[in-house]
Amino acid sequence: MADENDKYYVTTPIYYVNDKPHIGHLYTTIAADVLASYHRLRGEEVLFLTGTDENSQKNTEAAEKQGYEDIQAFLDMMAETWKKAFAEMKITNDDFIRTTEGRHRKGVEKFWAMVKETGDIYEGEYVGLYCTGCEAFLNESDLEDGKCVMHKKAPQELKEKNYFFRLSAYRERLLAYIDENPDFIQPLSRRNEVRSYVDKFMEDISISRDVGAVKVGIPVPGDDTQVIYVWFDALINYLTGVGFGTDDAKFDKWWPADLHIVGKDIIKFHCALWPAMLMSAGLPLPKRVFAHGFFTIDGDKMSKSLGNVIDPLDVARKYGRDPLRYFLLREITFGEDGDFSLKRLEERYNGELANDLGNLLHRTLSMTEKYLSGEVSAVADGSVQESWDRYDAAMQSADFSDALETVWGILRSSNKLIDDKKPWVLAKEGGDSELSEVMYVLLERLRHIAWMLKPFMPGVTDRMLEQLGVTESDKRKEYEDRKLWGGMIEGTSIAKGEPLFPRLEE
RNA sequence: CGCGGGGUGGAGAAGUGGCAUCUCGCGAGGCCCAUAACCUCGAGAUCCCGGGUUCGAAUCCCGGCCCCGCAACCA
Repeated sequence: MADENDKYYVTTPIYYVNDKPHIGHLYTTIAADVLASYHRLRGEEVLFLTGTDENSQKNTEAAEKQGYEDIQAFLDMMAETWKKAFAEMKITNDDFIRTTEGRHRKGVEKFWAMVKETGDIYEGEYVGLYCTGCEAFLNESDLEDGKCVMHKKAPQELKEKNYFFRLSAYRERLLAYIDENPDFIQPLSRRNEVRSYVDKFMEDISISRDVGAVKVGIPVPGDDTQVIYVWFDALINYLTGVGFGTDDAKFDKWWPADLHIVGKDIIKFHCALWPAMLMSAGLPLPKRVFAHGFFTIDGDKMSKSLGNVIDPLDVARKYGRDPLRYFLLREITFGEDGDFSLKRLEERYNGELANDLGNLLHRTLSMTEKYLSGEVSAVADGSVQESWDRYDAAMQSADFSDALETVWGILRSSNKLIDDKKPWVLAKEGGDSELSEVMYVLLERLRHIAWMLKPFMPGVTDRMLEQLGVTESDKRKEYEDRKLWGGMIEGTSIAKGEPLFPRLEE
């Protein structure tokens, strides 16, 4: 039985496959990837799950628009597109769940039965206003001039037999849970938002649809005329992705999830409906839900009509995968809204990656070659413990900006150190011992920097470690040991290579 | 009273009770190891406005003003 702290289960939302992934989808996925990598480096056993939400009318509409007779063929094709995109971005998800898979369906059926057993599913006639944009029935408060305020579109009046989930029965328990677990919903502003929703607006919801109306979906067990509502179905992926309904041992090992990363738009589903569903089924709740913000593109909202939707693969091909990953997490405070612009990306690339980081590595290695025959000198005093403490704290709370700021603090002070000590003068004037001390400190700091940046820029940091001549034994070390000062070993040959980040010119 | 984000030096941001911070840009200087990279100093902010709480407010409270996102695509 593994210690609780030795496992880390992180998820992204599952994505609709009505189109290929855009930069926003990658943003979410990259954030999860960075955390997954970080926890793997710590030596924890990690399960990073992502996937696709396929039982949705939106997908059906997209299939029809593209002339697909066979919806499943369309879904298969699109799911493949998503997998390929993630693979090209070197996303390290351990599994990829599709809600049209058998394992998911089995788990959903089991889950439905558990909730039904509790008595939280009841049959009713729904007469309501359904907005296809929201994929949800609307309340009076969602309407303005008879139209959905979100989608500015008149909802359809639907009258049908539906199954309902007794969501309102969980109001008090949800409020208590939110109050007793201050870290459950992050950032704080979202927690307040959800709390207010649960307290004032949350009502029972319909969790099935007439089978004729939607064409896709998992049939309600025991009632072929109804299929399970897409959200009720989709949320369960977090369980079925770790074996719920198909592999009990696996499920017991991984659930509850340590973290669900979601966009701010779906926070209510994840922080109200989902925990209530789990309470009803008698399952533990996820430990944390973190909602990130949205970003505009050059100040405008992302939209196809404006033609500013960015294909992350294009950006990655032009600037590199790692710089894109770095930029997304450095530029925008995680949890806040932000803006994405290629101009800013180029500025950060040149200013931070090429000048601060790349050039520091390069000049340090050059001096090591020039003054010390390309070999690491004897261990000299130094410490980066405080930086590690701050870095770890930031990573644990998904504060990527602060983690990176910490690293850049070391970079700047190292560039400064070179200027203060002037190794080229020491070399000329025979200050050998001081020279080797300075050079050791620089190389060793760079080793730490490489390890800190590893989750963010996995490819480039490998090259960095290689150039530094970091040994295999360092790579095999336990996380805590790797953080200790003195990992660079005297006499090791460095292997200066081409600059990591060639400057972007004009 | 539909929901949410925001207003901090020229630009972009951080900071949520205690000396207003960082990056870019600008000006001056230094260095010559390095990717025309690096370092230092400087100029530049009524922290949107008006009240209030407090020994102390960018930060908390009340009241305003303004900007942005929320049709479809859409994290």
